[in-house]
Amino acid sequence: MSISRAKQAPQRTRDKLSLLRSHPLFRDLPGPVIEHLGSYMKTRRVARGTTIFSKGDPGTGLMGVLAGAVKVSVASAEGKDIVLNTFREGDIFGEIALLDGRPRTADAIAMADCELIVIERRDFVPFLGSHPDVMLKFIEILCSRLRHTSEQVQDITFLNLPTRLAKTLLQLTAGEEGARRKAAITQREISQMIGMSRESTNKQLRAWAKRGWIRLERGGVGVTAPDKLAAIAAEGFDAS
Amino acid sequence: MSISRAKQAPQRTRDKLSLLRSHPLFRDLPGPVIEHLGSYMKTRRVARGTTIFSKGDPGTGLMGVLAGAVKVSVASAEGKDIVLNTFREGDIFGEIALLDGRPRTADAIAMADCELIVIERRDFVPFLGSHPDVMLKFIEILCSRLRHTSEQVQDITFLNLPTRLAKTLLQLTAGEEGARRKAAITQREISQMIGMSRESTNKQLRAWAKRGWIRLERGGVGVTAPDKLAAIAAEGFDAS
DNA sequence: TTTCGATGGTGAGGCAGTTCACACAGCCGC
DNA sequence: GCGGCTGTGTGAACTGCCTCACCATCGAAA
Repeated sequence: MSISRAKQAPQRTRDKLSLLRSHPLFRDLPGPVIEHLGSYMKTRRVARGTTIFSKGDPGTGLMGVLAGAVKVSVASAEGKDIVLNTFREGDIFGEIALLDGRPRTADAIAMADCELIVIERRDFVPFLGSHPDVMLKFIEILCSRLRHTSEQVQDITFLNLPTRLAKTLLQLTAGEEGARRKAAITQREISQMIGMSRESTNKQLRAWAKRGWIRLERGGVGVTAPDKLAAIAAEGFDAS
Repeated sequence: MSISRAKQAPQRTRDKLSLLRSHPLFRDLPGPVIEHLGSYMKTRRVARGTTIFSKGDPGTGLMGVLAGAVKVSVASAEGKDIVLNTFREGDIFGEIALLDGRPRTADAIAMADCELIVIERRDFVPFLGSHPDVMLKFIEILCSRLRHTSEQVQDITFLNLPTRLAKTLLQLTAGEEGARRKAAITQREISQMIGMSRESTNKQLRAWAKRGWIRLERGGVGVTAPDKLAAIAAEGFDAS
C-alpha cells in the first residue's frame, strides 16, 4: 500500500489524438482538423527531474501532459524555489509564451516520468488565427489561470502556514476518496508550493501525522482525515 | 509644488471615442465599427473612494479609465486589504469577468475622482465573436496580466520590505522624470500594494526621507534619488 | 467653530517562521 | 555491498515584521 513514485515507465494510457479529441480545447473541432493538428505534434518522453524548459527560453510552443506530472516554478537568486502551478494528465501548459511569443518566465520540471506532446508556435499560431472558437477556449484558460494566480497571491498574504498547507494537501489529493486519498510528492515540493521553508512544513506535517490526520511516507502523503484539514483551511487557524 | 490629490473634478482630457481610436485594442478597427462600439458605451463619473464593483458581483462588463486611477483589491476576513493591480488613464480593466462571465473576484475602487467608460457584456461578447483580431488583443492583455501577477507572487515570496517598496515606488513614479517624479497615493495604499503593514511601510519611507532619497507629503511621495532606490530594488537589500 | 474621520508617525513587545546545524534513513549506481 | 545522494526529522537561536497602543495633524463636514 505504498505510494508509487512513478519510477517505472509511464503507462501510455492515451495517445496524442485521443488527448486532442477528448480535450475541451479541441473537442468540438471536426475530425479532419484534429488530424491536421495531430500531424504538427511531437511527443517527448522525459524522466523525473528533467527540465522541460527554462526561464528565459524563447517560448517555442504549447505543451500537453499525456502521462506524468509537471511543475512550473521559479528560482530566486538565493536558490529558493517557488512552484507557480502544477499540471497532470490531460492538462495543457506553456500557453502564455505560445500566445504572446515572449520568453518563458518560469521553469517547467517533470515531477514524475512524463510523456508530453509539443506543438510548435510557428505551426500553431496560423491555425489559431483561422479558428476563433479555439481562441475563445484559450481565453477561458487564461482567465482561469489568472484567477488561480490571484488566489495564490491572496493565500500567501492572508493565510498562515497550517492553513495554506491544509488547503494544498486537499487540492493535491482531490479526486480520490477514502483510503486512496494520497499524493506522490516530496515535502520539499510541498514547501515550495506553499512558499514556506522545508523545515517548517515538515514540522506541521509531523504534528498532523501524530494526530492521525495524515500518513507520511518517503516521497508521499496520504490524507486520512480530510474533514479536519478542511476545517483548518476554512477557519484560518488550527482550532483542534 | 504640492502633490495634487485630484479632489477637483477630473479634466476630461479625452472623450470615449478618442479613447477607442487611440487604444491599442481598437486602433486598427475601421471607423464605423468604432462608432458602433461607441454607441454601446456608457460613461460613469465616480468620486475618490467609490466602490466601482465588488467581489462576488456578476461581471457585467468591461471598464476603461478616461481620467483618474483605479485600484483592484481584495479584503481578508480580518479586514486586511491587498491591492492586486492599479489602472490609470487609458487602461482597461475588468476584462476577466467580461470574458469568462464568472463573478468578479476582487473589488475595484476609485483612487481618485474618475471618469470611466463601461461596455456591457451582452453588447460586447457578440462583437468579440465577429472580431477575432480583437480577441487576439485580449489574449495579449491576459498574458501580460498573468505575467504581472506571477511577478507579484515572486516578489512577495522572495523579496523583503525595502526591496518591494523601492520597486513599487519606482513603478508608481515611472514615466515622469526629474523633480516631477512623484505619485499621489496614501501610505496605507502603498502598504497594501506591497503586502506589508502600514506601520512598517511608514518606517521605511521615513528612513529614506531622512536620507533625502524621497520626499513625503500628506497623500503623496516624491522620488528624488531613483538611482538609490533602483539599487535597492536590484540588490535585494538596503546596501547604502 | 467644533467635531470627526482619515492620514501619518513612533516605540515596545511578541511571535511565526527562518536559518543553521546536525542526524538518520532509504535508494541508486557502481 | 559500499559510497553518496536524496528525502526526512529536529532543536536552538535569531529576526523581520506585525500588533498594539498611542499621539499629532489635516481637511471636510456639521
